[in-house]
Amino acid sequence: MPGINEVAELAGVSTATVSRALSGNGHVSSATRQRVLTAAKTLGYVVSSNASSLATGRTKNVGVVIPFLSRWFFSSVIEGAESALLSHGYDLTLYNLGGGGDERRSVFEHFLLRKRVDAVIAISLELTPGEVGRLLAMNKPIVGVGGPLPGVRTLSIDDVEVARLATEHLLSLGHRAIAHIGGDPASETDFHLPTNRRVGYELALQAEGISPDPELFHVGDFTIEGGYRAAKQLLGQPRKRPTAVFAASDEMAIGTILAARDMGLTVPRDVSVIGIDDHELSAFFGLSTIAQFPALQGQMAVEILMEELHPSARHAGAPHIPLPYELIVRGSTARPVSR
Amino acid sequence: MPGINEVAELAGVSTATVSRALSGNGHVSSATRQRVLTAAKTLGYVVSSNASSLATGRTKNVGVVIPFLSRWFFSSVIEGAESALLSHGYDLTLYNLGGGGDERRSVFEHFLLRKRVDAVIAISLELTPGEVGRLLAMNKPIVGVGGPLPGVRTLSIDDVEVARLATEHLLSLGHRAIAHIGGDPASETDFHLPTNRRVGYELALQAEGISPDPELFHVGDFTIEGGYRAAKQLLGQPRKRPTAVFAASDEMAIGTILAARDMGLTVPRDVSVIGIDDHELSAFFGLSTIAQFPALQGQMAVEILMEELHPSARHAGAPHIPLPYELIVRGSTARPVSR
DNA sequence: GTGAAAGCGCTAACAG
DNA sequence: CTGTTAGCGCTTTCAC
Repeated sequence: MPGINEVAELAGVSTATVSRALSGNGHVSSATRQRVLTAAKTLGYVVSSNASSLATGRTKNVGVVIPFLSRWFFSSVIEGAESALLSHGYDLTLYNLGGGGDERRSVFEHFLLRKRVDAVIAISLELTPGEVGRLLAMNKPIVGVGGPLPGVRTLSIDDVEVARLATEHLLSLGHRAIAHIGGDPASETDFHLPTNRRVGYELALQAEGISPDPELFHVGDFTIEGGYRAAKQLLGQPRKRPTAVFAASDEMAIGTILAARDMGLTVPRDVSVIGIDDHELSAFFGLSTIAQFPALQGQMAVEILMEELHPSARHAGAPHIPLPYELIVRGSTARPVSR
Repeated sequence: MPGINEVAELAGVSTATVSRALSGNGHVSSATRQRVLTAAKTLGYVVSSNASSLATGRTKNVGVVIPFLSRWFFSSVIEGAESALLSHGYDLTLYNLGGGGDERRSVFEHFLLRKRVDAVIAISLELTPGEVGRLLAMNKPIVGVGGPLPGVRTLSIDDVEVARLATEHLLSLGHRAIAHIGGDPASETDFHLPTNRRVGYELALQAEGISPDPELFHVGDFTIEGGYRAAKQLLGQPRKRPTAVFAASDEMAIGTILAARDMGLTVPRDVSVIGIDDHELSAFFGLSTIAQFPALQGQMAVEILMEELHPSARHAGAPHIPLPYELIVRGSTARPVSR
């Protein structure tokens, strides 16, 4: 493997010039730059990122910490972040906390501090002040996706508003008995997402003078199966079967559609269903939903990081950036049929 | 941030001793080791991986290259690899080739060669001899998952056998008109996986004296939707509606179940369905399948890499290791009802 | 068992 | 515009 010396020798210049020519820092006459470039190419020279990092203090690598990986939403965020980073010449080092246990501690106290990453993107993770503090103390910018984090620039959708919008869609169609399948607030790690979505749902109902009925709420676990089970309960109630269901995620909404079918109910005739996410399966199931764009979220997180890493002019940047969302109406929602 | 000097000073030893004490290389009296350890702890010292890598030539980081991320199978493999790597003290740097275009070239010619990774795991990627050669020339071990790769230790299930087993299951139940939903051989990148599975299917049929009927084969694209569409075609044939469908992936099999339902057919009474993967949704749909264990695959890839990285004794290691699979019979397969 | 010192490969002043 | 020269922070012979 050729080093910078070989290139310098071949090009007939000093290593400093090679470094300048290749990195673009400092002036080099285009003639010599050309020579350096061809020399590097013929030798197949590639800089050693370690040596470079050691000398500059920058690694061109960012750590992404995430609670799960094998879930559409998360892997999509990563996908967006990864390609954005790649295009900026950065690497992405992945830390999946799924395993639970000591993993989280070891990642934060060890892996992330080894000067291997320039910055950290935390996805749907409520970092502790200690975790944030340590990272910031080492001068590593953090950007959070999924909720507000004190002292950290974050990106998130307004869960209350999103839920309200979904509920309003149902309301505007004429539904009054609207059930909600949400997450278990007891086990919420993700910035009270389940609670916020439930609040949005209730606000929308109240604005129409409807008081939320606790019997019209069931807990799912953000999976198709969880949604299926909750929907069975909801749709099986003899007295007050809802005419519509708002699920806090598309996966639960799909479970609801499947449950309805299994009970012989037709969607949307007998029951309307709406979710949140615009999951890859949602179009297939004709599910109305509020799209949030996970890949875009990953990409935006990277852009913000780049701003922090390369502060350009007076670019303060808001501490918290709201993420776009959009109501997508497909076939699973319609006016209720009067029975 | 404390450096090794501070620790040395606090412990009253030389930096060399600190290095030895912390890394476990070389002898240090347990008394001084103890002092070093506490000094390091009180200072909150963490080695700089760059400096360490530069000095040793090892990075404790492996690159994982993958064609997609937001697909259950792939993210599960990564999950398995990630946690195995973490437990060995290694980082995982992710390269997702999904974007297509120049990404692949830039990853192989640039990112992977910067001395940032010690080794590479290639998942479902048919590396070119050039790609393999460059990596090996830099002394970076590679392990491939998903198919054989000349000159590389690989891990993969025997697709022919897996498909044969699935088909035999159907056959043994008494089915004769067995359709197959496979991948498009024209666009196959993944080691002829679609072809191999089709071959296994045909071999099983032929062993029973049944000659494969091209009209009983349809192409899906490994998604639920693709399976759904293909199944509709298959199950809609007026003259020879199959009594069973073997789909080359669980996602397509699930699409088949949904298509059957939409056509008013009952699974398994009217049609039996089997897939391959044991996807996270398969249990929910009661799908019979051949499980392959993606997380385990990721984990095994890591173990092999560790062997290559830390050659212990006379451990040659087979060039190609078959992966385990297992028939899981659920409710989607049964004897055909004579009509 | 421990210390001194020479790098690992590159970058960033500082001169010129 | 380009060369010289210190390091960046750690590991690892080689002595003691």
